[in-house]
Order: sequence, then structure tokens, then C-alpha cells
Amino acid sequence: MVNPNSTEQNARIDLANRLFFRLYQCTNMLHKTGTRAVEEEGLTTQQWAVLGALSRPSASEGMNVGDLAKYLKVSRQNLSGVLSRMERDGNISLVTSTQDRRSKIITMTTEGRRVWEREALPKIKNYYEAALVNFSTNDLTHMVHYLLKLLGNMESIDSSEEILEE
Amino acid sequence: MVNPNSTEQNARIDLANRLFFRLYQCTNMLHKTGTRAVEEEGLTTQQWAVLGALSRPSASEGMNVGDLAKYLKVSRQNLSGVLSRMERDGNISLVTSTQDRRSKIITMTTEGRRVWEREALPKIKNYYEAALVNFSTNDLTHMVHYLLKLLGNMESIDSSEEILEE
DNA sequence: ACAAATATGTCAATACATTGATATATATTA
DNA sequence: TAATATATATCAATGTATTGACATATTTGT
Repeated sequence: MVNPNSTEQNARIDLANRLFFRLYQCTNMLHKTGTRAVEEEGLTTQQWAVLGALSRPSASEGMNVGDLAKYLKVSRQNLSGVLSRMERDGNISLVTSTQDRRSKIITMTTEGRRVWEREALPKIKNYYEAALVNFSTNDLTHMVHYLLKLLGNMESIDSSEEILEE
Repeated sequence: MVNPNSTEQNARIDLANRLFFRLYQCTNMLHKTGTRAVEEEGLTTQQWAVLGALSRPSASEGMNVGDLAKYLKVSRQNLSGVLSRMERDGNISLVTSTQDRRSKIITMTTEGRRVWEREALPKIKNYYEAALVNFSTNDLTHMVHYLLKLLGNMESIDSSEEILEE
């Protein structure tokens, strides 16, 4: 073996390749099977993420579009479209803030909260159980840890590129 | 504590919730930062996945649309659109199969292979390194293992629902 | 106070994702 | 062989994602 470092590097790239490919596949399947789990409520995985964010105690007073976009790691422009569909469907309401008339405060409607708590959440729990068969609590903890680490690295890439664009 | 099982169950659901939320965030960031890494070549993460699939030795004779869709875990209809854009850009070519005139055989063009090998791959390697900072080989192996397990579970959900639809 | 800079949300163009419907080609079965 | 069933790819409608451009509101700086 002439250059063992090169071989090690290739093995690492191969692992990286598999990791990102499986992540890509996982997401496709998550959106497909996840959306199917809540389709009777007229929801999608993205709308489920929005309702999940709004149902947190810390969001009891509502959230504005920009903060919610940052929380979900999507663009304001994308979220804007999702929110207008959710408003159309009666699950959320957008009200211009009195403090800052540029902002719109997003809150769940009574009906939206009912749909979320009574209909969606029980189905989501069933979905979680089916999707996490054979995962021990330890496995779950480790995987969340890895995802967080990966997320942090990708955020570093993102923010370092934003600076260059100026 | 009246019902310790219920508490354990809630802790598990909380972990599941975090896992899927982080997975959702990771994917958003993967497509955002990954597409940016190969945007000079006019590629996206999806097109990168297609070229990656076609560059495998086992695909040297090309693949048809259905098999490639299964491999990538996307719908034929979706892939069809991606492929027409890639054909438009000159990176792949679609030719009706002589064996089965329903099938179209997808292959990389010479230009597509050049773009993939000479331009995209070096950038992808840099992207991998940046995204996987602080991941040991052991971490990578474990994470791939978890993603594969999750993928298998979601495929079970998917196929069990397909049967019910008939 | 007023001009410039920044923050906030939305519109537009493009790409990717789903399911449902459809045209054509092949395979099966009577 | 002819009718039926299945396989393959694409078109259409809808939802989700990006960036770029823009109108409006607030903040900053002079």
C-alpha cells in the first residue's frame, strides 16, 4: 500500500456518500409516509411542523413569520406560502402586530388547535411508533445527537457563505 | 408516580418528536447548502443524486426511469420532470429501449460525466468534509446504520399502506 | 426631524415532491 | 389470435423549497 492516508480518505468519503444518500432517501420517505399519516386532516408534514411549533408553550402568544421561518429552517418566502394555505384551511390566523406593523403574528385558531390535539397528535404518535420500531431509547438519543451535530455543521456552512455574498 | 409506563412512553414520544424535527431541519439545510455547493455547475442535490446513481459501475449500461425512481425513493412522475431538465441541460440522454419500447434508458452524456467527475465531485468532497466536521469514522458508521434502520421502517409503513389502497 | 439603512412580509420564477389520469407497449389468458 | 390485464412513462393539479425583487414600516445616524 503506497499511500494509506489516501485509502482512509476514500473510505471516509464513501461513508459520507452513503450517509447523505440515506439521509436523502429518509427524507423522501418521511414526507411521503408522514403526510399520508395526517392526510385525512388535510395536513402535510410541513404544516404538521408549523402546528407543532405553534403548540409549544413558549409560542402561546403566537410567533411572527420571520421567527417561525428561522425555527423551522426554511425561507420566509416559502413559509409565507405554507401559512396562506393554512389560513385558507382555517387552522391558523395571521394578524398584523400592533407593536410593529411590519410583523404578522401567527396563532392557531380554536379549530386548528382541536385538529392538532384531537386528530393529528394521536395519529402522529402511532406514526412515530411504527417508524421507530427496533429503536431503543439509547438509539434515539444517539441519533438525535448526531442530527444536531450535523445540523450545526451545515449551519456553519450556511452562515459562512452568507457573509461572502455581501 | 401513579403510572410509570405512561411517563416512559411520553419520554419516548418526546425523543421521537425531537428526532423527526431535527431530521426535517437537517434536510432543509442539506438541500440549501448542498445545492449551493454545486450551483456553479447548474446542479441541485436531486440532480447530484441522479448523477451519483448513474455513475455507479452497475449502471454503466444506463437505467430506466422506474428503476432509478425506486433507487432514489421518489415517484416516477417526479423523476420524469428532473430528468427532462437534466436532458435539457445536456447532462443525460434518454433513449427508448429496443428491448422494451415502453422503457427509456437514461445514460450520462460525455459532458455530463465530465461535469460530474471533474467539477462536481471535488466540490462534493469538500462539502462532505465541512458537513462532517467532528464526526469520527465510528460516528459515521453508526449514523448510517440508524438511517438505514429508519428507512426500513418507513418502507414497511409505505408498503403496508399500498396494499390497503387496492 | 429627516435621509439612509435595515427589517418584515409577499410576489414571481424556477425546481422538486406528491397523487390521479392517461397514452402506449408488453404480457397474460381465454 | 383476440381481449384483458399489467407495465412504463408522461401530463396535470397541488404543495413545498429556493433566490431575487419589491412595497411598506421601523430604526439609525446626522
